[in-house]
Amino acid sequence: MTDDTDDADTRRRQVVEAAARVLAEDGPHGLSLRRIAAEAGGSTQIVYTLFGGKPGLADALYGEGFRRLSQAMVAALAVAPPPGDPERLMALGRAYLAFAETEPAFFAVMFGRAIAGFTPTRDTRAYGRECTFGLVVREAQACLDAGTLVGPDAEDLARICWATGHGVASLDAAGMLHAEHRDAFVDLALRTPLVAHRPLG
Amino acid sequence: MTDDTDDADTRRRQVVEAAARVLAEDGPHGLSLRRIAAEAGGSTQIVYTLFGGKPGLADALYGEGFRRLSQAMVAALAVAPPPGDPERLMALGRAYLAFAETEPAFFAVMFGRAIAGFTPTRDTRAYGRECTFGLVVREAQACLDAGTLVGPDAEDLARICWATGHGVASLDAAGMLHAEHRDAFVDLALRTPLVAHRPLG
DNA sequence: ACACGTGTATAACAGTGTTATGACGCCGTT
DNA sequence: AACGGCGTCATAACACTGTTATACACGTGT
Repeated sequence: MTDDTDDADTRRRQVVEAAARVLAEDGPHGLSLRRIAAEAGGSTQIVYTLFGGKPGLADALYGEGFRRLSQAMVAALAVAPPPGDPERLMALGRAYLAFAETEPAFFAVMFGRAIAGFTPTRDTRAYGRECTFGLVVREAQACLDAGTLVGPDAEDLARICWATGHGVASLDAAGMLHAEHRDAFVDLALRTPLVAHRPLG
Repeated sequence: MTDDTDDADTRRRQVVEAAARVLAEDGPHGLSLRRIAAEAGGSTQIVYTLFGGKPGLADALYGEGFRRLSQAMVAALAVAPPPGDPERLMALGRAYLAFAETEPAFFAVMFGRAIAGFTPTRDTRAYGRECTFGLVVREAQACLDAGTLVGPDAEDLARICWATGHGVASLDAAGMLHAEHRDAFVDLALRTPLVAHRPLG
């Protein structure tokens, strides 16, 4: 049998998952190469051979975060009303906020410069935008096509929805929100762009 | 004459300003105690005697960031239409975005976990929320009183406006926005909560 | 069988935050 | 005026970080 568990890509994935575990346990501050190496069962050198250094691993971790976020958003769409219903945009927003709350360390790495001296690669950023923001654009376009929303083009509408959800998530992660009825406020906030662009009558 | 330049508070301010210079020059990653000490003309020990360690200095820097942001927002209000005009909320949002763009390092410290292992104090967070979010609440209340906006209470309305502006600023800082006409989109986004809560007719 | 190349582990390096140590000055007391 | 005590400062050391150089083991092609 072709046992490809020694493949370079496979080992990369293993190290990324080990790093993700460390990240979830100890936060971005505890994400040291020695800790990761211990978790992955090797030496710190492995990070250099597989990723070229810590920034390379951070970039992979950054991409992994977007992969998981995208996965959560797709899962939310699977149990949402059919395309064209603005409730699908609400579902995406709620999934986004849930991810930010359950994976604060990933969220900080992706949007908060949590790993010292790391800036994501242009390509990885483009990938992250594609696999998350792309979902929002698609749903916004469907709503515009169905006439359930009116206004600017799908890209701008999606950007507004994204910014609204991201703003709530980011402020919440920063401990700045303090709304008495959090869930009710989240609904109110996420619905704001939809209210602003609802069809007349 | 009473030369109080040797006051502890004065020295604290000097060190904070030195740290702010280092932060602006080298970013959060370059913010080391030895670098700060050199900039302030002393030893690393000064940070421990004045702030109890790096987290203490980071907390002071965090507060300083909100002080500067609040100052920029107040300055924007000074040249805005009189209270009750929703354009004042637009002015606050634009000042917020301008701050995020001109002081990305401060913005990252305030909202992005950019200093490793630092979490702001409860009190400092409350201060930051007060001197920035408080301004938004006041203007939102004025608009509700004047009838130029209708909808939820001032706090929720202000939270929505804040989240929208912060979301745009944060996504932009993360290199995620990529709107072709940035200024036009910023206007469109900031206006969304106002459109959603405009009076009928 | 032998050279080569690749990946790994070890150890060393510069840098970080932190802490202990010792020296200095300043203030109040006697 | 001299003393003791307190606080502040600079220096040096500690454990830790990312990174790099070195040496070793393994697999492969000839």
